[in-house]
Amino acid sequence: MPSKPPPPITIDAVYAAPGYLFRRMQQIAVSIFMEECKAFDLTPVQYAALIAIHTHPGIDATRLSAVIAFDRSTLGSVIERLQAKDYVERKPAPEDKRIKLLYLTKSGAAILREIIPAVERAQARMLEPLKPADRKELMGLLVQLVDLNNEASRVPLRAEDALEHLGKAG
Amino acid sequence: MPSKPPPPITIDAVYAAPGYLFRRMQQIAVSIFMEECKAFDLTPVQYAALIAIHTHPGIDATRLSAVIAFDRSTLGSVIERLQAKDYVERKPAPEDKRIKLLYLTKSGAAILREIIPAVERAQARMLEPLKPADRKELMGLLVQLVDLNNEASRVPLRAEDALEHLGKAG
DNA sequence: GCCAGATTGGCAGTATACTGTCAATTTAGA
DNA sequence: TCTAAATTGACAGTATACTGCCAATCTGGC
Repeated sequence: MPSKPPPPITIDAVYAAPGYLFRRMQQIAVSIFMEECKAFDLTPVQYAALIAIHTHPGIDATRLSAVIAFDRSTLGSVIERLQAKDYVERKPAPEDKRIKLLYLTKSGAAILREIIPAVERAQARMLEPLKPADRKELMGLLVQLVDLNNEASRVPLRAEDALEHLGKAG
Repeated sequence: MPSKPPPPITIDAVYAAPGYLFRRMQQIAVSIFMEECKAFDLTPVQYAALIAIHTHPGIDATRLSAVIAFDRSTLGSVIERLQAKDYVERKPAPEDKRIKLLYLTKSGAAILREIIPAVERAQARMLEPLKPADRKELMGLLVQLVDLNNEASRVPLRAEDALEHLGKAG
């Protein structure tokens, strides 16, 4: 029995590789997001952080990173920029001097309300080229794959971590 | 007829958004790639660049950026790092003083041969959690979507640009 | 109560990504 | 031919991402 030949070393193999396609699609997604939201000067990451803080007021940076599955180091500078734009406040926690609690400012809550239609348009545009049934199929598979690969990522999603900061009050 | 209610402002909407899922999946893909290839000290982008230069020896940086759909500015530093590792050579083009032609060095060609099995393992691992039929389905839809969204990305893929540098000789 | 270990946030360093701008050079059109 | 426009590579500036490291702080076991 002949042994399997080695895979050819050509760029065409890259074009069909999952990793390459995920990278391309992510770049396309960011590009569409920025185009639809250019009036708001918010990046996709900043948007996700605002939404998460809105959903979990008083969360701290470490838990926030678990809730949106973003690297903690990266998140530090993201929060800094949101603070500089006056969308987010950081308050020291009375019971733990290490922790700083995150809250939306009035501006932060306002821009969130205003940007949502643009974000919805962006999300729709990303899938627009596919037939509706294919969109559902793709999203279903992607949700599965991301979930099943959760532990493989450096910062696994831990949505339930958000509840911990509520402590005895929650 | 009642008007459609505004979408809720919660993190759960983000979890189901295409843009968020593409970002997560890309991060997972990079994480898996780096894990499988940690013995080689090559990033996914550097790997793609090496493959492309191997496929198109003597390509210049601008055409290379079109062939792998990476930003030209980013690619400059990528090539610099590959040059520092002695995987890539830059030679001035005799007929156009602006252009520098890219070639793999012996080391570059060697590491490419060696890393391929690890890359194959990484690509397989990304899809492993899905059933084989679902992997095919997902890849098929993703190839379609990336292709149909090509113009929406800031750096559209122009695989055929690679042929231009051959000029009269090609 | 004390101390080892964990947690938190911050920092430095590297590597994509993208937006602009710029000078050198080439090309194309008047 | 002469010049306006295009091309190429380089650079500066911003924003993710990740790896490590660190000091301050808290917690749990003794």
